[in-house]
Amino acid sequence: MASTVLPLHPSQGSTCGKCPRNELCYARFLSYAKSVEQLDFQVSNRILHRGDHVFYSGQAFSALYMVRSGHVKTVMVTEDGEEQITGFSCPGDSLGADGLASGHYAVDAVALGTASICTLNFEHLLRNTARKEELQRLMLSMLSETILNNEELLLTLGKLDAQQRMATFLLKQSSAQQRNGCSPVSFTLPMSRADIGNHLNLAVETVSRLLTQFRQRGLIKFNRNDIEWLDIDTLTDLTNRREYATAAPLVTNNFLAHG
Amino acid sequence: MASTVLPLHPSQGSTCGKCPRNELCYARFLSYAKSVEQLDFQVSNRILHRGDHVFYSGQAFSALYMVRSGHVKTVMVTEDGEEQITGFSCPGDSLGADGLASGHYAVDAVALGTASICTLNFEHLLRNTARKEELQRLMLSMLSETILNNEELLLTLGKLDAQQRMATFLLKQSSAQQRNGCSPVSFTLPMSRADIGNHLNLAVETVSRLLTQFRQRGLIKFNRNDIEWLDIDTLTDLTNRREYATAAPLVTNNFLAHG
DNA sequence: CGTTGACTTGAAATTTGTCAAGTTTAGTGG
DNA sequence: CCACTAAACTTGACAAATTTCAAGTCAACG
Repeated sequence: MASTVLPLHPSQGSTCGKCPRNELCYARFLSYAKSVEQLDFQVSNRILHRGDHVFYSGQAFSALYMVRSGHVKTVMVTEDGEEQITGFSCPGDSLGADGLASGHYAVDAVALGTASICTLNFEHLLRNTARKEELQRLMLSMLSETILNNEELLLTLGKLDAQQRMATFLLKQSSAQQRNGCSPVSFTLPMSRADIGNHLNLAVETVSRLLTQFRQRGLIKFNRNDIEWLDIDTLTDLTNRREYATAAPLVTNNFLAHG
Repeated sequence: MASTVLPLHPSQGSTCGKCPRNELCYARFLSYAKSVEQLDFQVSNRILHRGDHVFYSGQAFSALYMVRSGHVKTVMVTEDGEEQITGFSCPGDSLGADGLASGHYAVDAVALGTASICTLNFEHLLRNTARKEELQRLMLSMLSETILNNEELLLTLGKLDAQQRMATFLLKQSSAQQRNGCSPVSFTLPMSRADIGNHLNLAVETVSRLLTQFRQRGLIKFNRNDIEWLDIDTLTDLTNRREYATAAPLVTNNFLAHG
């Protein structure tokens, strides 16, 4: 329950060039950088635990953040206290850009488990980027990627039904794993069913039912939050094609009754 | 039906400092700029008409855009051709930032009517901003604002019911009008009912019913797309409080039955 | 003055949410 | 190491908001 913003293991002044996981952060943005050497951000790093905040909604903006390891959720809150998870971040993802324009972060960023977070002081960053076009491109690219992610989420939530959203979500987690050098068919979901439901605008019960249904159809194997295997091809099909013929009796799977 | 990307009335090389409507663009971002003079973007300007594209999804990224007058919708398309309107842009809003990271615009940007659009060539912009910290802040602020807008939309779509979404939408249009120096209670909706429904994830019929209901309740006066008046206070109430007890049956909250 | 597209309105249908109850898991302390 | 508790998850039955379907109206335009 206890949360904190204070650095637990601060390591001031280290540079990304020396970070053993720097390709992770750089890889996403290298199309705009001529070489990794040019992108030597000065960062401080801290370790957070489950429930700790990277930053709070409303807090004064001072830095951008990168997830180095672990997972973070970003949560926006309505006036009457309802929460909406706008995204899950994994290693290599940036955080905090929504606070830049207004000067205050717009969401809570909360660690889902133990996580290592790098802090990029904004003023410091600006001074350094002022003479390095490559760094500028990288910064802008970070924000642009966030915009793209949110637009894709809007499309997912707006045009897909519950089943398609769930399949899309699983595939997204899968490819995030792969991008970070892990198996795309075997990994652990870092968030609860409730978090998934909140994020996808589905009731927890619906999430549970869909996962069970996918398992019964042989599309995934899992135990609690440990995904042991997923049928990427079939799940991909699900995200596109709309299930044809819902009508008449035939609901969901009458072919079983007939066989 | 005919659409074009070609500039119809190109005016190369004019500067924002000479634009009669520059406060419109600057006002949103001035918190980061010490003076307007420092923000003299070089832009070209073109006039679009209803249905014309500012840019297409998939097109190579080359510039950011600002809406100088008129209105634009941004549309993302699923693999099977379903469209999702991710936002409506009005004068002072920026467009195209989602294309920066990938190098290709992710949405279609389509004029809802006659519109004047300013083009900020990205490479040109980068060269200019490289030595001006204020310009950098402005650029980043533009992207940050887009991120914030999308997150707020995710919250609206995720946590509010149809009525609340509609009220939120009307108020957003109203304050956009006000921000641009027009009356917040008397203006024309630049988009169709279908567009509103698509944007809010509601069927056209639902949009129509809600507008009718609002009119019957005396919350708005309108004729076709011309809003003649809206009760901002009551609509604001609607966006927050969940309607308790909609009808006779009065399910959902039993404490009333006991009282 | 007819045609077309946009909008409105009513009735039925359906997906998904809500409620309620049960089960499993993880953590805690004796 | 086991019992206990709380939390997370699952499952079933039912309810409700919104969509879909089906007409019908209105307004602009040629």
